[in-house]
Amino acid sequence: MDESTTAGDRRAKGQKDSQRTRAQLEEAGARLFARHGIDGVSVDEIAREAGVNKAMISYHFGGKDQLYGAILREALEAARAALEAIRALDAPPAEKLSRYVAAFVTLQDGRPNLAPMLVREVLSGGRYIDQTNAASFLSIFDSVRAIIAEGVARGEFRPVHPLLAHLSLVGAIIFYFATEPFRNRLIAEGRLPIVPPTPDEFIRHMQSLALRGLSAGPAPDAAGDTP
Amino acid sequence: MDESTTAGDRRAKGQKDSQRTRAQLEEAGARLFARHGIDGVSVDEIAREAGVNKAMISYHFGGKDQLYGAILREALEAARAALEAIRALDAPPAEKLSRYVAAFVTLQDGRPNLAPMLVREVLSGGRYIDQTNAASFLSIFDSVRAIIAEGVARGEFRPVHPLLAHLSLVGAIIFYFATEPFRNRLIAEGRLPIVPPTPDEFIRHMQSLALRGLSAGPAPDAAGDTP
DNA sequence: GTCTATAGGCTGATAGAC
DNA sequence: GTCTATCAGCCTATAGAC
Repeated sequence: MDESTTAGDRRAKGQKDSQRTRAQLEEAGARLFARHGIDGVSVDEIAREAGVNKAMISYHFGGKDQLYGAILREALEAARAALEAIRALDAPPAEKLSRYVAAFVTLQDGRPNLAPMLVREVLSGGRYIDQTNAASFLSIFDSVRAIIAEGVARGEFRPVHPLLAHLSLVGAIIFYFATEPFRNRLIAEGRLPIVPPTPDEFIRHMQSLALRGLSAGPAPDAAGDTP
Repeated sequence: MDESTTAGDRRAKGQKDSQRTRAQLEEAGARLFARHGIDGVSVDEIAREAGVNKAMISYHFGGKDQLYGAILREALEAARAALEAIRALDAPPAEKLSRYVAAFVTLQDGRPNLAPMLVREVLSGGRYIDQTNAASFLSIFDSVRAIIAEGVARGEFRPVHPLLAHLSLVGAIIFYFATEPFRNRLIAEGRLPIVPPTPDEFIRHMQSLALRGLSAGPAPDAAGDTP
């Protein structure tokens, strides 16, 4: 066996060892934090999963909390950028809304750990939402609100509370992705006797739900006035 | 000071000390587990918050995990009962759906910790969803699915995947309640410059979103076919 | 930059007094 | 039933060798 080249072969070309170590810690950390929360993961687990010595967490990030903070900040920033791009599009509100919903799929494909981490953050009262990432976080909210406000102002959407519209759409989408692993487990175990929908089907469903639910016009004649 | 009656005065009438201790541990546990997750709370904190000695957790429940399990099981069972009652109503699907949505408010009023605990459970892949409570858990899902399937079969709802419809409605509702504390914090800090909606407003919003979004009939003419 | 060894604190559980 | 005292194990962080 040629042991002398093993370490070099494992390395991605053009990437320094330290960068590789950092990246592996971030990847393993994101996956574990999403699944178990920051309190449910030990630095030993992260290091083992990353294939790296645990002292590297303190060396490169300053500790477990700061590793978590770095992962969260970077993911939030990516989400902010993607969603603000949609908001800035020159298109009618209804199309922007559809694109906005679709953008979450792309985001989820690239960063499957963001949705669960965000949900955990919000559940914990935003323990790690501080000055450095509050702006990204609020911007996500602001992008939908702006689209909806524009649609309402143009008379294309019925007048809705922007926070309520935001919550019902983004809440459902984030919840869908955050709970995907558990759903798939139930389906695999045969306890949910149903054909698993693809993320794409879900997004189309959310798009039509949003457009039908928010568009101006008379409500369907049904029992909307339940006591 | 009349020390001889102090302990007796603190007791709820007709409730044994041991029942009181159990109830206080369950109350404090539910609140803390909802907020911080099972891994984010120590038995010392639970005992302190409950005003009870920490050895009582092992004595009455067998340990921290079993305290958590007992709290979760009991809350899930209450949710199951409330939602199955709606499902069994003799009413048109659209009205059942509205009542179903409204039932979550009642549930949330009585057990504000259920929604966050449920979300955390699902995020963790259902770590504590076992034989004893899986049935309650799945029944919650089954109740919506039955209502929607009935509406689709009657031609009152457009044909939708029952799981997608379930996720978009229940997901949004659970998410709304689970994130309420954080939202109120942001509003109180002035970082969300918006009038906080009441749970009632949210429910009315979800009812009309569900009815408009699911009812049979043509889609509004808008950009639903985004690439 | 990486690794080993270790310090020092906190965790959950329980034996035994009352 | 309740409380105090205590234990063994795990936790994060780091000093120091390489």
